Amino acid sequence: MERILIKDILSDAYLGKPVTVCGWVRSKRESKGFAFLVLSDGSTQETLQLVINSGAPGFQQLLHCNTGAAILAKGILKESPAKGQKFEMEVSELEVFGEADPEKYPLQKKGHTLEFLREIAHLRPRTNTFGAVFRLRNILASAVHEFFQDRGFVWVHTPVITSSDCEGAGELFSVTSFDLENPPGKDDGGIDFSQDFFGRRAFLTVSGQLEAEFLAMSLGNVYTFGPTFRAENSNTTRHLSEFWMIEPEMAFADLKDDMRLAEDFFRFLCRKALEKGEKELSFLENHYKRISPEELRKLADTSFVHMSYTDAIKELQGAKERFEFPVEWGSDLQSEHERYLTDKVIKGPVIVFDYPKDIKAFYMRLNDDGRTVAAMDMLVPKIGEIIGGSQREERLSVLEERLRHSGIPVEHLQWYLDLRRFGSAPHAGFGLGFERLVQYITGMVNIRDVIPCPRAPREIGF
RNA sequence: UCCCGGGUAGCUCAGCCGGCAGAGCAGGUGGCUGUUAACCACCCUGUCGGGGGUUCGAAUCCCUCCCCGGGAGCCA
Repeated sequence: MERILIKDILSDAYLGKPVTVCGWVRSKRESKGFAFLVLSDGSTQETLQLVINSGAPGFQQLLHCNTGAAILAKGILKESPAKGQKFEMEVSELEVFGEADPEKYPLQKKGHTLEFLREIAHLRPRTNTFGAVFRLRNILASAVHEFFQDRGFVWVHTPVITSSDCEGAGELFSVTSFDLENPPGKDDGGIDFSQDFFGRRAFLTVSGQLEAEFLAMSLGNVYTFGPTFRAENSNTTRHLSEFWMIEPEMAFADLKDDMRLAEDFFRFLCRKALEKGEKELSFLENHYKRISPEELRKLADTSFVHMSYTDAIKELQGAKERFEFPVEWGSDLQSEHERYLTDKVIKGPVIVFDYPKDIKAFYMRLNDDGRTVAAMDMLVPKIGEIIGGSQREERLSVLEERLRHSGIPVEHLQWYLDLRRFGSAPHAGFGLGFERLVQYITGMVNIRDVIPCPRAPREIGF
């Protein structure tokens, strides 16, 4: 089919020439002697206006061209005499591939709420909003690879099915081939997992970090970019049960290198969104007023504030704001605290580092003060934590001590400890929740609106 | 999981101190020679989330379950 994409057709190159376009009808406006169709094909935020005069051969087909119908149109691209669009197409032929019964098609030429569109996830990408979001998602995914590939990072593929249940990163989904109605039992009444597919319990991964570490300790700089699963019963606008995570890991790197990488990475992504998704960003800004291209430009151009956890606590304790949760050294920052720092104090993203060891994971490197670890979180306005990272504990004895303290059984972690037994070296990395990034850059309020098929408690319909 | 707020036409919502179920949009029909979520006229649309209770009478009051949204916790 020799069709031209709408993103390509809207230029002088095709002016006055015969062209063929395909797409879905957004709206139809009929008068006595002519009609207008607004066509979208997903290639761009923009639509193409089709003009059909009653004398044109395709005019009878208009009957079938309701909102949602998939059509092919042939005609001449012209400059539009009216305001609102530079180009339009004068149609000679119309072919209808698939009609959309206006009595039944849920998307009509009126505004729909995001909540309603969530119930028709298979049709919502046809809307302006979701077209913009999913094109931006693609721009960002591509930019992730561009950033790391340009810096010589190796994209590694860590397993989706894993046996490690001890990362402390949340509840896990079990993977089994048992008949759940009748699993093999043990004498003590439990389930005998030695008879299961893998010979022991298996789960969907909650993080590729541990595996990324051994790849970094051989390939140097690596990153993962893949699906991640958490079985937490989280019902919020910023959690998914299935999401995509990006986890770079660098050998011979410390926390400072890690923070620098995180910041460069985030600013690069903002820049790419602006470069390649300008129309999408403007559309979202106009309709939702959440984040503006100017704000993203500012993010891309200015260095982020870095603040130690201890300083952050001091800042919060000096605040006039009354917090629901107490602020004291040693306890984790609550959402309200993070929001105060990003929205009120810094008015932008901030990287908080050197957290108390007791509120962070076992693998984070113990600082010389003995009470903090080389961890960092990047917090952004409205969303909160978007990146979490650390320098990893590379000293065997210290790591073993922290494992003992945390009560995590070590028998399945020997391979992880081996990395400290043989050629250990300082290394660091972080995790970025891809949907939170897309959420931040698009300004979508609910994370379920930045992934085509959201997975969340009780939500698996599409 | 907890705390709030909701569930009434295809969509968004009003009606809620009990008394005939409504509006806007969408959709249909007709009109209109340049429309922009067109405009004008007319028309259609209901398991008032499910179940139980109080009452002469329940969308409205009570109980219960389900679902949705926002916030919190957990986190990315």
